[in-house]
Amino acid sequence: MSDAAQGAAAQPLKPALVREINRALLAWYGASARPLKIRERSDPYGVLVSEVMAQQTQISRVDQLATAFLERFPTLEALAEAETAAVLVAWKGLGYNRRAVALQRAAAVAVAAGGLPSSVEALMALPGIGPYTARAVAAIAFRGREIPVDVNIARILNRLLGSSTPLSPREAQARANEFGSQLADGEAGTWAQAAMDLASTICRPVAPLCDRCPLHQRCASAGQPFHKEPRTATPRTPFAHTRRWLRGRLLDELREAGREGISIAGARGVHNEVAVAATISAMVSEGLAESLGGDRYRLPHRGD
DNA sequence: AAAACGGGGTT
DNA sequence: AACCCAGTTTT
Repeated sequence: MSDAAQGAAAQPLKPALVREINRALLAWYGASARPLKIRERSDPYGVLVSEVMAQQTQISRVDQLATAFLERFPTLEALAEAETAAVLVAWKGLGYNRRAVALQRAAAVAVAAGGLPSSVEALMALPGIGPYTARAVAAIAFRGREIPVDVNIARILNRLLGSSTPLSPREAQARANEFGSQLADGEAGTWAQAAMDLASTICRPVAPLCDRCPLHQRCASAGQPFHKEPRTATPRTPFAHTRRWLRGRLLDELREAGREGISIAGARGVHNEVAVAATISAMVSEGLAESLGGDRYRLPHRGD
């Protein structure tokens, strides 16, 4: 396969330049880190919980809700042994509820194996843990060397390197690891959190504050006129007409009902009984609910 | 490759 | 009212 056909891989940055960028970023972080409570924990379980919560979820909300969750389920074992119903109740407000089910299953698998694994590969084999979360846990909790690439770090890389087209996930991981390879042992997690703070406060998606950026002098995009791509307005169906709305509504009913469960008879908003039945059925297959027979359902419980 | 999956904060 | 978010799984 020729480079031309595949798209030539950009050449790596000089190690000396990489180290200089690392130094500037970590120095900035030392002075400007966001104060997040979740950073008070660096144990594998605590990191796992907050990183799963952080998937597609604003970190400020994770920071507010993670503490209560970790008090309710203080250890990997406690989470593994808990009623799934209790986990889903504690997950309220976080969305993407399948994450909660997957997280508990991951905990059960890990407990059976004697604890959370430390390698990216083994972490990724756990349910609900993909390329980002595996590297985040490995880097922050186990001194892993690979940089977890999320939307923030991808944006920093694209701007810093001046990519004409956005880096593919594979390319972005490779370029991120160039920085990881020039860090001292155990610093990859700090680097990632520094980059994410920079991306959040300075290298923002819109209106970046390049004049305050510690990487300004090394950035291919600094000073470039920034303008957001005009978004084509897509006609949106009313949210209450969507399946997501119905799922959220049913899950809230289930949370409220407790062990007794609910009857799914009747419509929910614009969704008729057939739609409700189909949706609750999907939720059962995803581990978000269980049947009590007839038209009654509840959150998943172990016993009667 | 594209769709599904939440819900709340920001602009 | 859009847009965005410390992504992953399923189709």
